[in-house]
Amino acid sequence: MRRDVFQGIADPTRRALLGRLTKEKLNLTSVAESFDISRQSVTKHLRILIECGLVTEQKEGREKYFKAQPEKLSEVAAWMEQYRMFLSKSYDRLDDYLKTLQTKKPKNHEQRKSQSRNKRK
Amino acid sequence: MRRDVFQGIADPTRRALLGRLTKEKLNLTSVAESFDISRQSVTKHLRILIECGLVTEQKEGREKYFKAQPEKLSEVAAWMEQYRMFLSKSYDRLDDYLKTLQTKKPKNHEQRKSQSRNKRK
DNA sequence: TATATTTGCACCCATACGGTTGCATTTACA
DNA sequence: TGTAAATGCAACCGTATGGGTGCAAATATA
Repeated sequence: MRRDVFQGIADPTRRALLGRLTKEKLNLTSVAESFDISRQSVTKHLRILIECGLVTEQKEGREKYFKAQPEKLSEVAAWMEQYRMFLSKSYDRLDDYLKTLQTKKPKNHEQRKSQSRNKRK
Repeated sequence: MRRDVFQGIADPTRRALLGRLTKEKLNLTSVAESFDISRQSVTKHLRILIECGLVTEQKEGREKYFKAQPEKLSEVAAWMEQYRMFLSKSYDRLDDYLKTLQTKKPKNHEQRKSQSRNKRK
């Protein structure tokens, strides 16, 4: 079974998961509550992300925490290098925009274990 | 059926197709001969690439020519921007490179019809 | 210790993927 | 006009995806 980074980011839910787990390390139920799919489904997506190296897991007591390894995306960046001359202006503009934000580091904000048990519904 | 650029590049064969069709415009049989899978399989991959905008087709007589639209990859580049601070040096160089180009438009270079019917074997 | 929380395990389901083969259709060309 | 080449169409196959449910096991906590 092929399991590379390109396949990891192929699914929109997984891209969202990656975004979420880049901002903060979360345990399974916490992250599952942010998404409209079942915990089991989240587990499967996470497994794929782990298998392709975009996420790592770490057990703490009975909980299992997940966090992103966004450096792995450099494989995608490397592949895209060959197409750099085709990338558009909009890309440059976005790039400039993001440059203004560059000082803010992705801090893991407040919640840790606290809430995370506010079931929706 | 989800059909975006991320899914387009998820498969290694499709990435290879994209590379091939970026270098030159080719008709179906020509491109199929470069790959170790059947013509039908190539057709299916091309259909996916077309549906997500990474390739365009153009009929000429009884032949159908395909060429890449690598500019579409800027959607991927845009998404990756948010992870720029995690990417390695090489990617930053890409970024610098792009900045120097800001005026140049992505031009489609030389080869057009010429070869493309040189059967191997 | 009893109970609640978190995760894991084992299925189930429909559909998409990646590949194939066989045959039909269209179009050049000798 | 007949034949060969290029493509299209349809069906099939095994496995992966993306989703679900139910229940067991492990571990906190009242």
